[in-house]
Amino acid sequence: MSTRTAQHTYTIKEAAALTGLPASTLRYYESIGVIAPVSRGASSRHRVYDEEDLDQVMWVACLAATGMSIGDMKKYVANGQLGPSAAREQIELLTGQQQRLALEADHVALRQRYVALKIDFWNATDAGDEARAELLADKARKLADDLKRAGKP
Amino acid sequence: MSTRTAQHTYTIKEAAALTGLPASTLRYYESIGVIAPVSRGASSRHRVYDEEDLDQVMWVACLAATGMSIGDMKKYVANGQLGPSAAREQIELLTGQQQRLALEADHVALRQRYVALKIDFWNATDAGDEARAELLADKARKLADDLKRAGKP
DNA sequence: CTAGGAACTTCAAGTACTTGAAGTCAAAGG
DNA sequence: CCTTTGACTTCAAGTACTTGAAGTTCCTAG
Repeated sequence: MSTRTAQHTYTIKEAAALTGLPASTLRYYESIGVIAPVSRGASSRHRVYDEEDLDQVMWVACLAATGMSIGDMKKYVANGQLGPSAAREQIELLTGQQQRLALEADHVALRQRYVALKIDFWNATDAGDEARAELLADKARKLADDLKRAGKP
Repeated sequence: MSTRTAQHTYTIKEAAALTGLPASTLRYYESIGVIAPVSRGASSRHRVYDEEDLDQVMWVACLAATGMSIGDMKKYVANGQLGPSAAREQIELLTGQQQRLALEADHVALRQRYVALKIDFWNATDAGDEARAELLADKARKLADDLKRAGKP
């Protein structure tokens, strides 16, 4: 029995809705070769996405969501098509991504502390508590000092 | 204006870390007039941010984070909406920023889990453990769904 | 069948940064 | 004192989309 039964197809708008990427980005990714050329309608020139296309686009959407660059996405997709033999390079790419994310997490935590301190500061100012406002302003300055020192061991 | 002397100053790197905008973006915003020219060091030509500058940059960072366009931010500045303002307004703006940062922290954590899982997957593939690879691929797929949902609200 | 509108197409230009090159300045080590 | 290291500077070019214009094509309704 053939597994190649008539599959469902999708318009670019449907593909966009299902993957979360705008249609313009789908066309752009195809134009620069991040995703393979999508087949077109017999009479029209409209893109027609099959299930396989959609899987590929979904995969690329996930990579883009991790903040991966276009260049790395191209490599990653190329390696994926080459099979498990490229596991080493996949691990390298992802380890780099892991390090970027760890840094990003640290930076977000720092900003959270700063913003929390600033909110306290303005609350104290609003309440006319000059002493507390001054104390919190000083803490914010010290946070910046820690930041300066953090870069060097 | 405060009669307090501006005791503490910040480098562009510190201002970037505290507001979450890259140093390159700070320079860019200044060059196109979204933020006022920042004073420079006496001998060096390096930018020196005081507390007031930092509050202003923080405000712009909040506006940018809400998705406001450059053009609208410029208008906002031109209308005198930006600058020394009431405490309550600052608190409102910063509370919004706090909520966005909490979301951002969640998203980064989710991405970290996704990438870690993918690394495990490729390690399993590299080691020839197909059963584990398939298990991890399935887990990653489920996590990718969460990741896709997280990017939207 | 045919008119109208929504949705698709390409391509060029615009947006909002980002990166790289080349140079300046300033504290730290020899 | 000198040199190296590194953070900062400007400016031009690059990146990753996004939008707009102008022209098909699909679909639905009269």
